[in-house]
Amino acid sequence: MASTHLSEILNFFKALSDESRLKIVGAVASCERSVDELAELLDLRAPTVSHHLGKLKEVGLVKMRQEGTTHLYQLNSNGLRSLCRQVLAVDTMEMIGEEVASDAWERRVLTNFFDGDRLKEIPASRKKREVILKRLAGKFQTDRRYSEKEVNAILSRHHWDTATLRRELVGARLLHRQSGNYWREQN
Amino acid sequence: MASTHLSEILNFFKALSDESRLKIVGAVASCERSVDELAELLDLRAPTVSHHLGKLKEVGLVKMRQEGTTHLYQLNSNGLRSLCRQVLAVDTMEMIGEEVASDAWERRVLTNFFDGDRLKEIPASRKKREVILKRLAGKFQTDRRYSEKEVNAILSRHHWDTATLRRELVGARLLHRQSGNYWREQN
DNA sequence: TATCTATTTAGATAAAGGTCGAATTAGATT
DNA sequence: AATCTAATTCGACCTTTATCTAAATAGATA
Repeated sequence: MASTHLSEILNFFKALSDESRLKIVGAVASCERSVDELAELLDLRAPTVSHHLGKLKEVGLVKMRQEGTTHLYQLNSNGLRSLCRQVLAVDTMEMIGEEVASDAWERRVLTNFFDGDRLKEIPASRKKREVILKRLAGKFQTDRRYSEKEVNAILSRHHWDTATLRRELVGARLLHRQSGNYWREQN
Repeated sequence: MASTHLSEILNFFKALSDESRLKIVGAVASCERSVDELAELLDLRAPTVSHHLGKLKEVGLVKMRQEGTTHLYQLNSNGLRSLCRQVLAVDTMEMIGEEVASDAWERRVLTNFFDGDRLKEIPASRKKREVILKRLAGKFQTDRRYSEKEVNAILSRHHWDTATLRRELVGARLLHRQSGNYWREQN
């Protein structure tokens, strides 16, 4: 879902879509400023400014330099430039469009092959099969290991052919197996 | 407050800072789409999509073409390009920074010369005087006319020398006078 | 060590804004 | 005219998030 291009661009826009944050970016564009200075400049309390600076730092729009107890913030021009360039790129929006279309397609596959939690049949097409396998993999937690019996128990809730599903899940590297134990790695 | 550069740029970022809207922009980047298509593509209801398209149209990011009862939306590449270029411009952020600094300065002037609603003295400096005159002008509504007596009544709440203030307000074109009546134009 | 100042973290509150269902409008079709 | 479909408007709900105060942390100074 939260595809690479989309979420990266989105975070960039979210970071700059608040009046206070945009003002902060403007204020640190030409010279470095302390949190206190910024609070005075924007007529806000220090915790608020700190909060915003945290978000801006997260997306790499500002950089910080510490001097004693005061933190000097400054615009990261390179970050802004590279992010803007990426957005400006003609392809970027089209790529997002493709991601959206692909998400919609996967959703359609899921509704076609699932009836509630029940898998109507295992798709023959590899691409479609991968989609439903990904969904099934989501039924497993990432922080524990499962015995084969447990794996079968979970899969049987969705389809009778647990053996095939189990084999396919491992083949697609959505589930991993070692010495009779299965586990799912996050993402 | 809501200065030109800042609010324009801010609206642009606000428009693109929502996942659904960013997806919509991506979806209409390569071909035109109807509201229904977009709703299906994004797994949202039509009213929601319509709402988002309205916002995108407002900032000039998409254009619409009607065919029968269906509205075909498409990315306005020129709008995106020009907005991006503006953001990318080196000066833009620095300009916003100047606006912020100027706002802060005005705020300081106001707190220095006002004690609550009471004007301590009329500043000698033209720039500072303009700041407090702008504040005083805000005490008048834009949708009605005032007699000189009424103007004095309002001004006297803030300073004894209503005659000077009245004259200065007209001189600064913050209040207008014609045949004994005064009024304020919006903005 | 104790205190002071700058910043951050945590928790609470309130405003902003995304989403939906229901109702309305507008164009097309029978 | 009556109906049907696509889109928008409206009102309500609910999540997100910007802001604040109070408390905690960290570095500097006496």
